[in-house]
Amino acid sequence: MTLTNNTFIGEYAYSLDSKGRVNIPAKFRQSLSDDNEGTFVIARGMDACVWIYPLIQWKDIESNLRNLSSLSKINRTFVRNTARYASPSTYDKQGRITLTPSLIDYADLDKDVLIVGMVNKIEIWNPTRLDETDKQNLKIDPAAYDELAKNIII
Amino acid sequence: MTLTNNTFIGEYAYSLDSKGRVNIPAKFRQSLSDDNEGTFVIARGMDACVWIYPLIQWKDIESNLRNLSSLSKINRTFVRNTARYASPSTYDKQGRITLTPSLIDYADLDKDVLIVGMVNKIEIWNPTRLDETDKQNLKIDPAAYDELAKNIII
DNA sequence: TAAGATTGTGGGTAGTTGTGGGTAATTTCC
DNA sequence: GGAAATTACCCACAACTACCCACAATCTTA
Repeated sequence: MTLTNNTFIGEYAYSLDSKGRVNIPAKFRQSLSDDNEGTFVIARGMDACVWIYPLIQWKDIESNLRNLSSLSKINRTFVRNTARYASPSTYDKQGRITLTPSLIDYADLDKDVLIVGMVNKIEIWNPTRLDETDKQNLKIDPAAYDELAKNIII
Repeated sequence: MTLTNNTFIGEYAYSLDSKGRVNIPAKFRQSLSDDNEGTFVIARGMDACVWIYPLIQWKDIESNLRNLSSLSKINRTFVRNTARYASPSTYDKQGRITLTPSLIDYADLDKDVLIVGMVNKIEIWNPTRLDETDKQNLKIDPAAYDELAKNIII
């Protein structure tokens, strides 16, 4: 395993079993640093998918949320929408984590799922939904790509 | 557990029984540090819900309130509204706390309640009220939301 | 190429958790 | 001061979750 710790790339076709468990690809588990204690935090993605963060990555997000005063309505809404659908999940001896029914429903997951490495997090998709999303994204304004190019060298 | 102490995330559909008791989700109880002695402080939320703080978190708030000069009318009102409806509640052997009738009435709670982790505190909602609040919040200025998101990488 | 190790998938079981209700102790009110 | 109402504590059950074991397919290595 030559990549940086807690870094995930690649795509895997796995399955979700009747108890709501998905296997985390072995390569991803190996990339997870020890201080995560084999734990991820699963959450709603911004697209129709599930996001999976390494625990320590989530703790960063969490400490940012903690510093937002609840006197402001925007802050309350933001914290609620972020925290509400998130939950920690430690993988079992077989390397699987359990998804909540709420997230399975949100991402419209069926038996066959697609696991996608997103560098600092992992996404779980219904393959059909990902295809659809891909097609829509082809319509992205080229100007937006130019804007992006300012921020990243590729 | 694996998450930081006194940190609450996730959403749970529980029920309020005829005696005004709600279960605190096991994960939340496990997250509560020992110096809280199994005690929460329940209070009026700023939205139509009940707020539940770990005791030591509430003590922080108390000391902040203490530093607000009563010369200012806003301060007096704020301190009064905050302190007035707050009361400590220790959970029983089954992990339940008892809500006051006044708070149940304020949050319009029925048998089915939604328990939401808000990182440093817990919210208890009537599911219908939360839906309504969610819909209203869609009208939030997107620019303000983007501003927030700039400071938090998710 | 064959044997061994690793990885993905399925299912069974024991312990934990949520919920309802009963009884004793405490408080409130006449 | 005594009765009624309320609160706190205890027990029991059903549903669920986490943990364990087993097997098959794939990859690695000699």
